[in-house]
Amino acid sequence: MRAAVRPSNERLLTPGEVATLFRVDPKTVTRWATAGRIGSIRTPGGHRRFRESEVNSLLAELTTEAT
Amino acid sequence: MRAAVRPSNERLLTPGEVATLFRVDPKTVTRWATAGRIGSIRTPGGHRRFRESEVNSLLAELTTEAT
DNA sequence: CAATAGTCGGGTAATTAGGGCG
DNA sequence: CTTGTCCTAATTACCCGACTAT
Repeated sequence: MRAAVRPSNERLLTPGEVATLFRVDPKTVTRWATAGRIGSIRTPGGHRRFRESEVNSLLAELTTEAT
Repeated sequence: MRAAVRPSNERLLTPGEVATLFRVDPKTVTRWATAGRIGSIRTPGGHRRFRESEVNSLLAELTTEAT
């Protein structure tokens, strides 16, 4: 196996995409990252990207079904 | 373009929007969520979002027509 | 390299959460 | 028992100009 690097199979989402999932403003997603409520990966240019798996688990954990 | 986030395309509504649909105060909508009468999705900040489909179903279910 | 869309900042209104009372 | 209203604190939304990503 020559691909002993990190599994890039991880899809990254932009702040706008995460904002759509939570029905919030992209700016709000940025604040979550700043507050440490969600992990973020920054590009060399300073833009943020988020792990889809982390976003989905967070979304699932905060979801409550009607009884 | 990097769309194709998740065809889950679940439209979410804010407490204020749901309150407008039911002609009640947002506070009342919050109580419905707390009482488990309606499912809710909370943001990491603690605010709630509601599924439009679930709200519409609830509206239709509680609607009675004249015969 | 040029062009468009998205994001980054900072700052200020508007909305929401939570408890308690009528 | 359910809803509406008052209060404070917290979170979120929209404004701008400038930079990054594709």
